[in-house]
Amino acid sequence: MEHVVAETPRLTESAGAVFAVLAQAGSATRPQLASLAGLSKPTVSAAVAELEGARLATHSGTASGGTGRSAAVYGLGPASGSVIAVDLGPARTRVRGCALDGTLLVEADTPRIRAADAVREALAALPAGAPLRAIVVAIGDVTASDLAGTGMRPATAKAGPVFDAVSVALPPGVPVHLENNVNCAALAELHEGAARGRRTFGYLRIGVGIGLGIVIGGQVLRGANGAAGELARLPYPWDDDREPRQEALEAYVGSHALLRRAAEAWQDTDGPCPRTAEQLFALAAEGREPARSLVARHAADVGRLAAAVAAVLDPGLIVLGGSTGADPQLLPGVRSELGRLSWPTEVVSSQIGDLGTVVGAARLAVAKGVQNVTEGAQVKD
Amino acid sequence: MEHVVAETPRLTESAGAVFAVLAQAGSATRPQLASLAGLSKPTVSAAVAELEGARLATHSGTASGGTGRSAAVYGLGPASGSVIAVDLGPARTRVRGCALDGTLLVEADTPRIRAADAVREALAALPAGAPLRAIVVAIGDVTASDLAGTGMRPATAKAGPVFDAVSVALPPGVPVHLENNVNCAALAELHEGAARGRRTFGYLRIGVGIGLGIVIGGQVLRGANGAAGELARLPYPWDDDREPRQEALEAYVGSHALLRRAAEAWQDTDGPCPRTAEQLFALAAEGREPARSLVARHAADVGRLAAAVAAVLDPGLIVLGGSTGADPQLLPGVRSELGRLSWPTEVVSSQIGDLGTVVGAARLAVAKGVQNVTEGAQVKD
DNA sequence: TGAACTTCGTTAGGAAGTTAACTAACGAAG
DNA sequence: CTTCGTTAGTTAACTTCCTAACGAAGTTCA
Repeated sequence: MEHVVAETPRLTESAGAVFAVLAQAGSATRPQLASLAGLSKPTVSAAVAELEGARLATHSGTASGGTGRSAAVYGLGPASGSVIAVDLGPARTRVRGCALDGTLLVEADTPRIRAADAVREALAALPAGAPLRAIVVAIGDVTASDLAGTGMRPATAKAGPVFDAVSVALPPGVPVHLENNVNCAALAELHEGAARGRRTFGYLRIGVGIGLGIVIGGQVLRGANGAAGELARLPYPWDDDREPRQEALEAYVGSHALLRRAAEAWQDTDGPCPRTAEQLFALAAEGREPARSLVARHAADVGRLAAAVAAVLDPGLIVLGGSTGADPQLLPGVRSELGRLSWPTEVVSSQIGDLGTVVGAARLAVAKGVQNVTEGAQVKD
Repeated sequence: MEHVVAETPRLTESAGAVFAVLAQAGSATRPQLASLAGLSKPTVSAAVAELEGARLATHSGTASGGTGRSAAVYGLGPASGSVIAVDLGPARTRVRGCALDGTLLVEADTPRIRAADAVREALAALPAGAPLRAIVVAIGDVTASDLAGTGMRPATAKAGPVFDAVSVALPPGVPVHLENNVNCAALAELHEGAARGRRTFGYLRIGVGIGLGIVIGGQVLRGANGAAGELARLPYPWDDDREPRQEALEAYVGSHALLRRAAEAWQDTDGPCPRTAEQLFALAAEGREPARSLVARHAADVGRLAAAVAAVLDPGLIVLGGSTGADPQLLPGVRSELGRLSWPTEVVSSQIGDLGTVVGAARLAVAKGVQNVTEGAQVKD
């Protein structure tokens, strides 16, 4: 099956703006488009005619709601095409294909070993004949900057092999964008999670590793090395008479440390030691010791991490996610430690969970795809 | 003396763009303006005519450089007006009045007690008849958000009284913008200091207090509470078995701590103990112990601070400033500790020094003033 | 000194978008 | 069933800016 790469005729500026707004809204009437795009009625009429001609928009019904003449409703047309997002997680690979209005077309969730096949299957299941406009791959690593020429971006050492294994399944000629998985999850929280309506916030993920996704003015902050939010490199331990060691913080506040402490605590008791973070949190929810105090202590640690973030960024909102971070039991402890140390900052738990990374990657892919349409050519980022 | 507030007739969009470009360049020919503003020659001609009519631009000579017809050179006209910047420092108050092209019109540097008088004198010395278009006041405190109505912003507790003492000298009806002094100094480094040409960097100031000015994409990051970069609230000390205390870091890495440690070290030696940071750095520059090792240790501390910043922001460049931070002797130590702990980040010393805050505040005021002209009305931020 | 060249600035025509006013379609009230 | 208010969509005149071409004013070189 062939995925044709956009030979869309160059759109006028207003048609591009209208398309972007239509993609965001999913479907809309001309007056709605005019108001959303900040254009006049005649201009929108012309733009819609242009989009219909290019099969980028189609008349999909009429809105007969209130008083007055009923308006024609438009939606995305068949030529608008689709995008695909891949989350290369440590254990599982998740794939999502979406239309440019964000509607889900294909979904897959497989063990990592089947990643390339899953991508191929997803590509085959997308509507043929319409262009594939963007590919976003989320990885658990710092993402390097653009490689000149191809438009693809190589992963650094940590996630390089995984990415290479999947990249053979990607169709040539379509722009590929690599993005950090925590950044993707932050975008998911921004658009359909706990940070909806915000412009600036931090998404703090605590699992085996720790990471921060920073959103400022609706944009992900990537940093000069693509390493913004890589909190593992915060100086730790840090005191008058102690030397910080590299990446020591992750070993101390990550979920491994939590389970290690649990194992130590359970040595002095009888009863089975919890083997996963979920088991530990379940015991703590019942008020059992030593689970409760271990969780309380973890909350204080997370609160300190959040305080470090607030001291630098003052984001106003921190969303907690990750295997040990997302549990609402942490909230009181995190809030009190953060409040004690730093600036007034709202703290809430993630609303999306494990799917956050694919969902956010798909959001990013949709944005790139829309850009691809409105700017006529392939987007370089 | 009356400072008339802009009753500038509303400019067309292109004339506004040309004015902004002309203010930035100071003076320019029409072809230069066309290229800088991204407009065509006829449009620039029309815009310049409009600006000349409003006395916002004047013909200031001809450029007879190379081959071909010589172009007319234009500069800002008398109606473009001026702005004023005030740095309310802990000991001294600095005032600068500037034209909208950034040229210095008035300058003052007085003890804090004379602040209000100095502001009044500076206002009196500005060209009469032309509008005063913006006032920026830099203070050593977190700046709260806009007070509705007046357009003025109150300081919080720390710098409130100082600001109130000066605000009585400010003419009514002119938009006042309060800004953190470290943020101002960062802007100075961005425009005419060590960060020229950058879009993103951090300005780390180490003096009695510690602070960070964050510039992302050419814009200062202020944060939800105006507290972005208030590093004093980084958790410290931070270790498995220690409780961070609020603002403990400032007491440990600020210049007071450095001098306290010097006093302790000199107890065991004869010779006079250095009483200021400058004296200590001078001794270290000669290679004298214990000054040398005290400075080396300070450098490592600053490097850890820089590492904390790099772990969150990955800014690519950190400029060191402040009474103990700006000394180039620190650079090797800071670079090695930062390199050991965190991401590849350039580290350089401030190129501006004590005047940074006023200079940056003046830059900000000029930007606000230009906005005031191009957007016709008073700017709300 | 004058021809050739180069750059400045203006004039003329056209593209794109706005406002304003008009026509078309629909629901509700008399 | 007509009439009125409301909202959708179109037409027309005007604004703004661009491109293209041309005249004007310099410089360089024979």
